[in-house]
Amino acid sequence: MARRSDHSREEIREMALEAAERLIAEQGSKALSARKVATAIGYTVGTLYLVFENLDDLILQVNARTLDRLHARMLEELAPLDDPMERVLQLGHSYIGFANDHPHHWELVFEHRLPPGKQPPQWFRDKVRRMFALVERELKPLAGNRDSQAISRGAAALWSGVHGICILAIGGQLEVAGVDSVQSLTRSLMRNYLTGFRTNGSS
Amino acid sequence: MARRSDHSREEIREMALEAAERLIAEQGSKALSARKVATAIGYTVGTLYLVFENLDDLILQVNARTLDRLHARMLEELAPLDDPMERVLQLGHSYIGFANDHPHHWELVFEHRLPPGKQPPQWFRDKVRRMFALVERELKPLAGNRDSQAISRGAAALWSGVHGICILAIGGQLEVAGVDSVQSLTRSLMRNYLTGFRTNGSS
DNA sequence: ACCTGAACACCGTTCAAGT
DNA sequence: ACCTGAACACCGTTCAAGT
Repeated sequence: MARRSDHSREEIREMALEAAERLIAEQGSKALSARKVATAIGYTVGTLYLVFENLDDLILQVNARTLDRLHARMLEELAPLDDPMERVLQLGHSYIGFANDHPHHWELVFEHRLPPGKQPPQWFRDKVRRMFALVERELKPLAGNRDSQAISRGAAALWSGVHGICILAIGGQLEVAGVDSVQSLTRSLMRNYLTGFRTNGSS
Repeated sequence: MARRSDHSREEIREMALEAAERLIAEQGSKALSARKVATAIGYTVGTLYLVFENLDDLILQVNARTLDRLHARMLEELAPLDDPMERVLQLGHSYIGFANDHPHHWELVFEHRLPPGKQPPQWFRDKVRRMFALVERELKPLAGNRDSQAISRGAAALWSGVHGICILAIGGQLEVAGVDSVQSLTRSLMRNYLTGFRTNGSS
């Protein structure tokens, strides 16, 4: 058992988040519990409540780290590309790729619900917004003379579409639909949408 | 307390499902528990296990009823329309409308996860497939000379897109994105996608 | 000051025992 | 035969008590 002052609050926080991430990655979010996390880092469950407000708070912190990693991956895989269309398509592929590589973490970000009436804190909402802004930015060069509201809507539509594919794919509901490959579906969704976006707008 | 043979197995089943639906509708799926359902129908928790395999099974039955209602609503709202494009768009609006009217029930259908490795039973997958087939059928008149695989893919893309909008809207992540109205986003997604679908394909 | 350990009010699931 | 009630192994959260 850990004695007092073995670790700083910050160290305990980091240890707890890593333990939680391991549990989630290996067994899914249903296997996550305050008691398991505490045991995994050699502390009592009470100690977690000195560092986190409650379990929802801990999950929010885990989700923030997941969003950071997702954002970093999107930026990274975008970097080598020049063609505007290719760049937008790559955003979708990166998103799907991440969801596929880390399904449990990805699920938790979008399926975790705070108690009714509670909203995620602003710093968390900003991380979501940042990802959305990335789509908007890459969509702009394809948008011709469409105004910024149209671009926002286009980005939201694209993101929703890719997101929906991820969800249904993870839930196994797309095999039901007889679809061969998730990536080809993503490509089809984005390309067709963008064709319509450009056709119905700029000319 | 209920005495034995007060109700048939079928009656208990129906009472339990209704009680569960009420709990979910009013307080969300997190408030659902076997004990609460049992108490609500005047039986002991053990009794539920004579009628349902376990809590996952009870949830599956609730979800099946939700899918039936969603499907019925889509058919109903489709009936008065003639124009093929309007019909496809209506499917999206019905889907969003249902999710908006019954957010907790709708969420449970797509967020409930069976234990790792377990798949939903065939009869449940068929209910999902049936909804997908509806989209396929309505897409066909717009598909020109595209083959059935392209139509399947188109239906999957459309459904994914609308589904993603629902998820993000329910999670409150679309306000973050600065989108005015969910319905207009849906319309934009579907119209632009369909424009691309027809442009890139039939001609 | 830091952490524990026990308590409280819940869970899902099982099954011997009662009627 | 049908249902109960208690048990088991878990939960999240709190907080007096120990070091």
